[in-house]
Amino acid sequence: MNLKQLSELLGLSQTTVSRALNGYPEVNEATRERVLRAVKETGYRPNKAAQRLATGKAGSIGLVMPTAPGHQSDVHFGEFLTGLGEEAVRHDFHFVIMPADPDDEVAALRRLAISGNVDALFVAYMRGHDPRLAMLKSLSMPFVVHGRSFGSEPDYPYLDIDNEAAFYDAARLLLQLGHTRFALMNGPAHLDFAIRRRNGLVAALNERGLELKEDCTSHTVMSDEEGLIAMERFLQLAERPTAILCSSTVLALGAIRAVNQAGLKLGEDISLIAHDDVLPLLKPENFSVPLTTTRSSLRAAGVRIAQRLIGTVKQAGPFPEQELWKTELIVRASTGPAPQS
Amino acid sequence: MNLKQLSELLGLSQTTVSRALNGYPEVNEATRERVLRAVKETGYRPNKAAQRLATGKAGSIGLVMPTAPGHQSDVHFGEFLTGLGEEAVRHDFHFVIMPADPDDEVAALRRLAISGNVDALFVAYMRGHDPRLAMLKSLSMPFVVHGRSFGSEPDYPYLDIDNEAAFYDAARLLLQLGHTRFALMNGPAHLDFAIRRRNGLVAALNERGLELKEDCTSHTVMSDEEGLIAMERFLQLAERPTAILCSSTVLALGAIRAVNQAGLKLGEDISLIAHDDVLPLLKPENFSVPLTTTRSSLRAAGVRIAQRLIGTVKQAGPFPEQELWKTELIVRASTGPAPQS
DNA sequence: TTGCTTTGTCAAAGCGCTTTGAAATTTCCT
DNA sequence: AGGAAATTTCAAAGCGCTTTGACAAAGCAA
Repeated sequence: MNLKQLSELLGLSQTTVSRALNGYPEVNEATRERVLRAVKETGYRPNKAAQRLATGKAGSIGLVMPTAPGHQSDVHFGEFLTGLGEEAVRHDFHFVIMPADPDDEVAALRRLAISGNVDALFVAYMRGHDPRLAMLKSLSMPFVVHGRSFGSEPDYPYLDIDNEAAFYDAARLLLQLGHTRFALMNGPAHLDFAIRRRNGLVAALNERGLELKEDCTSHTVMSDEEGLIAMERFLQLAERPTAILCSSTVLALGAIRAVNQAGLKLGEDISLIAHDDVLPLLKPENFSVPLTTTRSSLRAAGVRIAQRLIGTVKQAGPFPEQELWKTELIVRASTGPAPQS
Repeated sequence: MNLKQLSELLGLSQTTVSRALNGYPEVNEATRERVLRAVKETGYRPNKAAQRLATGKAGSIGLVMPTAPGHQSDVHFGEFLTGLGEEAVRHDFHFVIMPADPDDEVAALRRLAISGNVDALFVAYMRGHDPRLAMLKSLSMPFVVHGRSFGSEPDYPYLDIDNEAAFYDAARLLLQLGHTRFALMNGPAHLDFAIRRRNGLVAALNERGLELKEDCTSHTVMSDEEGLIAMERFLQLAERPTAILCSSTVLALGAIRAVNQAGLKLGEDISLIAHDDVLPLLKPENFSVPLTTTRSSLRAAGVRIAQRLIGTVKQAGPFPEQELWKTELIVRASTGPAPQS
């Protein structure tokens, strides 16, 4: 059933039917009623591809999903997507997800943009100096990035959390508890958030005349395995760190396994603060020793970004172009005074 | 840059350029070279919506993502999606994800199908008697379901794991270890896999003249919280079960927390077997007491389903219409002889 | 040379929708 | 009743692509 058939059935022109459906004023209410009834009876739905071709609007948000045979699936991605979805469903928007090799992200994003399949783009996993930014700006398609990038004016629409402040505050807490030997268990070194978190920690340390040692820093994919490995390495150091900052509860999961295996007590021998993206599976309060965290909901960020994106597409703006969310520092049992030794 | 502009630039007709691009034989090799070079220089990409309109093919797989404000994000969904993506990227396919309220799944699926945005559909979270099946069959669009449904001939394309055998075998193992008091911690009661797993367990028990008691059965969403709650309830029973079958490692996570809190020892006081979807975050060997599991990779299922779906769309078939994967029963430390009491 | 096939190219139709500009109809005022 | 204004409907163009059927050009045999 297409528009032509429907209009023939009704004895109206395609124009009138189309207008009746799209809420244009220049159509008799009685006629509109009739059309709407016919639509309900026949189950007619406009072909989206045709609609897209004619209007240029698709009702969809595009995003690139990093993937590869060896590439481990990322809970953070799923959680964020849930947030996007929660908002999208309210506006009858959908997503076009283009899976792409992480090395191919710029090209994949361009393909997606000029495919004509999407109205707006969402970009995550921002790098320190992200090559996608220049491309996005040149594209004349609405977009929002999650995170930020160094190296250019922040004149693009983003939503980010204040990573620097989060880790600065976390470090301050540990300093106040008397810790002096710090370690950082971070995400991949090229990612923007990792750089900022590191900066936050370093700033807090420097204020006290302390330094973050190279061998007390790990930059890895945020899996529990990597957390375990990194922590095992830290624990073997001559000057064992007593205060750990951890970029994800996922890393913390592995790290804590290592602490337990070494027969050490979390919150006594080792204090740990992790960043909590509020993953339903990894509630910090459910850890055997509840985790002190810096918290910011990834899902909430997804909802907000979808709001902005959809709002822009529907011209319902204006939305603030830049948003920087503060994180909460929530103290639980995984932090305690530095051990005397 | 569109086809018209490109062809004018080359002094060729749109026909020839289109044919050159799509590998048709009736175009001079020299001309094709020239076209390809121009494409590279101009960065021309065909508009997908137009392509879709003209060919009826979109190069995309549609799926419905269940979501709602209260709805907890599901790691299983993300893991499966990663599998789909891994295969899709090889064929330059993408996904159209329609978020929808779980109550609205039939309608959402229909909207997606007739939107003209997708070539094939994927459907998961099969119910015991799934209303979507009839609709899918009437749709004349390729689809594959993950799981199965009762109530009709299995004459539709599916990929499922042998849930019944998995839990039958798991129960047999526990029976051999002398257990007689069983409990089942299952997924939502209306879902097909939950029904089959229960059947498997019940069958094994019945062979020994045992029964699965009502108060030793829990059907819930598969979150760790629900696992905790269910296990707490089991532990308070007068006739405490000693053998637990658990439909997901996520549920097991909460269940084990409850066991620990009760001061009981996993693998001694309580034996537990969980179904393992091979989630990177919840490796059974990383549990404090490594988990005995029935294993089948969700991601691998995603890859396989994408293969079949894309193969069908590209007419590269024939693919087997029905696949039933066996699970592996892997014994670790969470199972042991029934305690003497 | 003529006639026939093969090769390379093109103009035009069509996919299903929206939107423009004009035509037909009704309503209102004098 | 006559004419202007407002309302309702329509035919046709266009979005960017593929594909059909036709047409030159070239190759070959007789």
